[in-house]
Amino acid sequence: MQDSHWLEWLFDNDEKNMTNKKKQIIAAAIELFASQGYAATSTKEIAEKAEVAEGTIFKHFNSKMDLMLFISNSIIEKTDTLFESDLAEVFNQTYDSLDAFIKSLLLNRYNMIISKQALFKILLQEIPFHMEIRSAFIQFISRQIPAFIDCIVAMQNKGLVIDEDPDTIVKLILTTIMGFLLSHYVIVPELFQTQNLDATSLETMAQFITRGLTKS
Amino acid sequence: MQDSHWLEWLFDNDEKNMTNKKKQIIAAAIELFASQGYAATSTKEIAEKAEVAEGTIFKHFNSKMDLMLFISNSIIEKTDTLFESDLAEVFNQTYDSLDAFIKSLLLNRYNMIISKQALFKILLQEIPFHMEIRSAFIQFISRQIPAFIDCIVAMQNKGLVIDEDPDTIVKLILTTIMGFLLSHYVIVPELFQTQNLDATSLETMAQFITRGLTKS
Amino acid sequence: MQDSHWLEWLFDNDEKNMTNKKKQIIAAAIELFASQGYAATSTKEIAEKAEVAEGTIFKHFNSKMDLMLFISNSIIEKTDTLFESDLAEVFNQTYDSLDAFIKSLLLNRYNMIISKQALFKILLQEIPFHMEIRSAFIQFISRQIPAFIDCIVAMQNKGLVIDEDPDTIVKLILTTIMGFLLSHYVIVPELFQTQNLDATSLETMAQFITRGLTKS
Amino acid sequence: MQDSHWLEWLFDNDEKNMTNKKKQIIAAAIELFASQGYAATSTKEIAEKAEVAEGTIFKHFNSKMDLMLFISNSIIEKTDTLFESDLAEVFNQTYDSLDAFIKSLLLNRYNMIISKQALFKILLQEIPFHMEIRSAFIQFISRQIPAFIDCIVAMQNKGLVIDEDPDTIVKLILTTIMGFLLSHYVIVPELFQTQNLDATSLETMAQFITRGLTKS
DNA sequence: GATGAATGAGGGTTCATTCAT
DNA sequence: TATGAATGAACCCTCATTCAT
Repeated sequence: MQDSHWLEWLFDNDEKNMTNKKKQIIAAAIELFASQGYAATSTKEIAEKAEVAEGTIFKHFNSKMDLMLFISNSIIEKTDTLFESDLAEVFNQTYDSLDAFIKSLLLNRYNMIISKQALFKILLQEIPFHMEIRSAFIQFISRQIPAFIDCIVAMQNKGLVIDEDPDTIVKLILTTIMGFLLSHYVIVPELFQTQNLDATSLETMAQFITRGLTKS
Repeated sequence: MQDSHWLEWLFDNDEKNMTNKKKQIIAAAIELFASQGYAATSTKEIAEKAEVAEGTIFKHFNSKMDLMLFISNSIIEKTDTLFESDLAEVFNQTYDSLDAFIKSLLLNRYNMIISKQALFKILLQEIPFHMEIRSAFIQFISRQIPAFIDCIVAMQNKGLVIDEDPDTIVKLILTTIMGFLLSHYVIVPELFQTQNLDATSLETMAQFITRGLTKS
Repeated sequence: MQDSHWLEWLFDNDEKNMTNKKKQIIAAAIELFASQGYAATSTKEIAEKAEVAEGTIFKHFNSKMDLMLFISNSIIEKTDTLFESDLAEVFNQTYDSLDAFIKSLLLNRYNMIISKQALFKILLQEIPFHMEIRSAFIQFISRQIPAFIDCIVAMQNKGLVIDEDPDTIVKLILTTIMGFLLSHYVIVPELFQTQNLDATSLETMAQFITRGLTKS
Repeated sequence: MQDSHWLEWLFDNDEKNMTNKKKQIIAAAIELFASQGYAATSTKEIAEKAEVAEGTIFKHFNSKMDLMLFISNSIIEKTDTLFESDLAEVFNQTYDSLDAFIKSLLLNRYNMIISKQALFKILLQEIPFHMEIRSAFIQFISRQIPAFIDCIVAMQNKGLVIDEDPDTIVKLILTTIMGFLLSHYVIVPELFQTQNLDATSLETMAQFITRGLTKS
């Protein structure tokens, strides 16, 4: 296992004093969980990919599931932090157009998302099967929604957004973006040439959402 | 396992002379694959739920994977047939408004989809892990797209739809609908009170898509 | 594993329709548990000695501990039945001498006990470690004691036995016999040439107990 | 692990310069071996209970078995010393009654035995499984028997004891006492209210043995 | 067609032990 | 001396699959 760019992103500061072996295990697990799924990945495989003895995994994580939860919680926590700090500024700006809002929302995190594909693939793949992950994810979503709603309401007051229930609007935005990501990165990446997914493609999607929420 | 309404829907006419035991196996497998995933479901569990001996499963299907493929292919084939016959009429109508088009697309199949949740849950959950299922799914999508595109082009000619690349527009529609379904039924059903998901909710979504694709 | 004379003794009538493999497993487990102890015996060893696949053990017994409990409960149950039927007649006789009583008690079961050494070795070895076995054993003892006490009281009334608390007397007899058996068969068989343990040796022990309980 | 009264008793003088950690390990091992048995106790458990790193155990003892042998040999050696010095005086007295002899034998060591329960529990539990411990134990017994026999013969000459083979008599005494101890402290402590086991109870047992060996 | 006893490879996890620090 | 990260064999148990009945 060579350098995994996720690790540096996923664990910063205090956690960086993790053992090398522990890092190798996490990196190997992420790769394997992403490509085969949690249930179809054996701890032996993880150990081999991590170039580590099988027992070592269990010195660092009490169980295979613990390893999975450590990874998924790390992803959620990190994303949470990013959203809170970085998107705060997006929300706090009072946008003059919905277009600008959606674009900053999408483009801001675009590179982050596609470079951490494996991470989100794991999350979205395993959420349906593990209640613990699912509830952590739901909490994360629930935590972000209020600021989101405030922003929508502000734009509704300016007449920039349709007079729909703000909660419905937020969910409309989120499910649309999730559908976009899931289709491209999890379900059928072959159907969309991912490499072409450049600014143009995102631009189109932003305009689609914008129009969908603008009073005609 | 008592009567599973899927079976009658999934297998009609010629295949209806399936053994009772075989039906029981399929019904049990569908329930278990949907709730736990393929990899986390054992043949022993399937046999128990189906009230059948373990060996019986392998008299009807050569392997556990064969059973999975039989189920997923059946789902795809049936959906294919439905789309081809039933949606043909939708496409062939020359719509006077995009709104009408989207609504007939969504509402037409709405009840079918939510009553067969388990079936689509399996499909979407397992697609990332099994190339065979994934390519069958991609072929299915590819087969339906041309008629879809024709329809979009027709409406573009009438000035009812924005002048985007028709292929892009189709994918925009599909990913949006998929995001909606995945969020509600697969990823985080707890976040959306599924019971409320009535005509109103779908209406909102249809209008959102419609606006998103209409020239302003 | 060839003929194990225990099995025929341990399981009669209705249970004799046990699978051959199941019998082989039990026989192998008895031999190994007796010689190495439960904790130091692996299921792999049992499978090898029983000439059976390891998985077969778990088709017949849910766990290694289940196998142990099945064996220990069988031993206790069988011994229980024997005591109840066969010793009933001993107790019901109104003995004219304590000597005759003790002798019939000891000699009656002598051959049974030494030919089933392995069985009792297991029981006594594992009792300290497993509460479930211990409480089954205690129940067994408790069930037999009343008849025992009646017998002692009857002899006390005839002036054949010292006027000690009958319960104390019974325990004195039992612990003495247990000490005899444990020393010879479990703890240090090397110290006592077991083969010499013939009628003479038992006769001596019977007289020892008899004198110990007779009014002088 | 705080002060364990065994250690001071088990190791005196020269060995008292043992490391604290070593003492902690021994104390923890004794407790765990006594309650769970050698085979069912892991070095990890010992390390945790001793509040010591796993590696430390192996700095002091080459293997888990070495630790067990160190403990069991210490018990045997210490008991040996005690018997030799302290019981010598018992044997050397020429008793005028068997009663006095048995009582001094039993009561002399009574408190020692019950306060070191755990120690003897380990010994007796593990003897059946480890030849090395068993032969050390047999040597210990063999070493003490001659003085014992002398004493019995002396009393036989005075007509205080029955004219049985002295070796048989000694074994009768030993197995009876062992049966008493094993029943009360190892096999089924629940059956005997151990707390009641006061002077009265021992007195009864002493009289039982005395009568059993006295000419009537 | 249906059974369920039997298989043995492989599952996750614990084990006693080593060794660089 | 003491540590605890690391090991890999062995642990108990489950797996998908076979086959005689």
